[in-house]
Amino acid sequence: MRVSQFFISTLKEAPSEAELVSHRLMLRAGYIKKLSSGLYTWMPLGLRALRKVEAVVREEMNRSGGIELLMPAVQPAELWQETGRWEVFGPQMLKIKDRHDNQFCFGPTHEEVITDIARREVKSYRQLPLNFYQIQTKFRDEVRPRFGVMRAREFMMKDAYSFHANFESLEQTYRVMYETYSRIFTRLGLQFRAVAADTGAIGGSGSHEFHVLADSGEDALAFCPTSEYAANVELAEAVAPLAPRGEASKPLEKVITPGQKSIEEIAAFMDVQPQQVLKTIIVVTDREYPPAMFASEQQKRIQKEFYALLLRGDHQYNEVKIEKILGSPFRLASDEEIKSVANCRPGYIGPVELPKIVHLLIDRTAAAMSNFVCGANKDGFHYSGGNFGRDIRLDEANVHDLRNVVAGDASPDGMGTLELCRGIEVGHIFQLRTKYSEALQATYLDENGKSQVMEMGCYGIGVSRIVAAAIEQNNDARGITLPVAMAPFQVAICPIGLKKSDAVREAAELLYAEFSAAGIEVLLDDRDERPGVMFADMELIGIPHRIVI
RNA sequence: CGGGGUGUAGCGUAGCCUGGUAGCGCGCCUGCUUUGGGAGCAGGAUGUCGGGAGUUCGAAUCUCUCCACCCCGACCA
Repeated sequence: MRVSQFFISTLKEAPSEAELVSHRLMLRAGYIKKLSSGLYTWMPLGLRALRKVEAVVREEMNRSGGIELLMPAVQPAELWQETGRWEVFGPQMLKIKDRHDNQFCFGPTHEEVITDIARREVKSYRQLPLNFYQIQTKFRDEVRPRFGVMRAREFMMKDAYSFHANFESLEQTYRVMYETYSRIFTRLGLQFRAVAADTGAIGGSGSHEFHVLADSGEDALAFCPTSEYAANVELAEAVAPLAPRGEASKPLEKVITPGQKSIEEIAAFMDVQPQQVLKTIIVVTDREYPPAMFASEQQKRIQKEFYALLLRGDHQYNEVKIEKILGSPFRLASDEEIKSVANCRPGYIGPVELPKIVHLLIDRTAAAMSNFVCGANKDGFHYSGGNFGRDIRLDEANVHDLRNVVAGDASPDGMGTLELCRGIEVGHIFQLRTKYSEALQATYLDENGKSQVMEMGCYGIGVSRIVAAAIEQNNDARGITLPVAMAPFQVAICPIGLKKSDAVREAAELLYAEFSAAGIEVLLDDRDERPGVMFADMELIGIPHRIVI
């Protein structure tokens, strides 16, 4: 390609809207152009990088038995109503109406459509297993789009869906996809890590995420350097401490602690470590009562349930884990609600003599604490010498894993201690089992002529996100330094004094022709610019090799 | 959605406090010179100062309101 016949649009200064290095560089290099929040045009250079990622993904998917198809981006509401996800997906789904007033959505994912294909096409176990995939635009109305194409509302995704006659077959394809994903990210030159993950809104059982490692990543990952264990912090288990709870050696004493509200403040005031302070957080579930299936609109009542989370002072609660324990979403109690159940302001809440309507949920590590400091449910007062059993009822049924793991925690596999790092989620694989095939009645006839529900898996890769994540990992002071596999061109030819010297022009043209003939993607800078301009541009846009004539 | 912030030419910004209808750098156009690290000189074009309303003789500047965008949080694959 000749620059004169291509389109390069670089900026010396990054638009002020961009904070993240990959976002700034993608804008400066003219890879992308913003249309609106979370909506981006892929400019010619960026599109070439995007297509490189697509090509690697496609090649490896095909090699692993994937079969490519292309489903509509727009999907009818009826299909989503069959699985109940029309309501469940919520405001993240962009809903639209056609001229006949029929409801559609712009697909955020394609389980419904592909399962509809499978139930119509697959009749016999002889046709299974199948693994369909597509590379296509998705739309999710993100609460907060950010970092350019890293978290966009419209983005490019590779989504694959597999169908099986039994769980063993699903497990096998799942393993194949795990290997395939590892190969894809390796080929793309990314530093990545696969971790056990929560299944989120997609549902199902087993699940792994693939993360590109980056300090700016939105996910926290826990891994054990001395074993294979790795998990998203959302999921990583905080195991119970081995040491038994200490003796209740100190008496329970009420202490005046005016103005000491945070854990740090109270620890400093009492001259103890935050680890010796018990943190109490009141949360609320707003469950519908009676359950929706028995209730008419008028009958519905919201029933509030209060829970007190007891954690060691230096630990953070884990929302995903708690939601699983409670079986429903929850929120932090308001100051008024706290006043109503604990009779104090936040900062002074404690489990001693807390009214029975507040259910205690005790973290495993907190349950092993003794002689701790905690709130006294009276503004300006704490207790010291708090102890479970003696001062606070401790029912083993209320002890759970409530917290995020921290660096230094024991690995759940018992083979070392955990470390933390951050990552950008670029791939996610799930064992869906029969969640969708059952709802949509995707069945086949087995060897005995008996109708069976198909087992399913699904496997996603954020194709457009990979480009941003790769740049986040591959950049220097001068610009983008993508690996050859992803760079928009492999070689740049920069002739100096192109219009002045026949020798320079001929040499440039000869090399350009030879590279092109050899199938190497070459960019000839025939703008007759000064060398500094050419060098700066080529370095910014990330061409890995350069020949200067 | 809660909190914070920003909107002035394609990009980066000054001017706003203290009202007198816009300035700078880069980029862009023309010409000449220049050609191994974002050139020099000369000339030139580009602004509904985010939108609307108000105050005022007069608003980029003050007031109200709406909108867009960014950051943090909540949420999310």
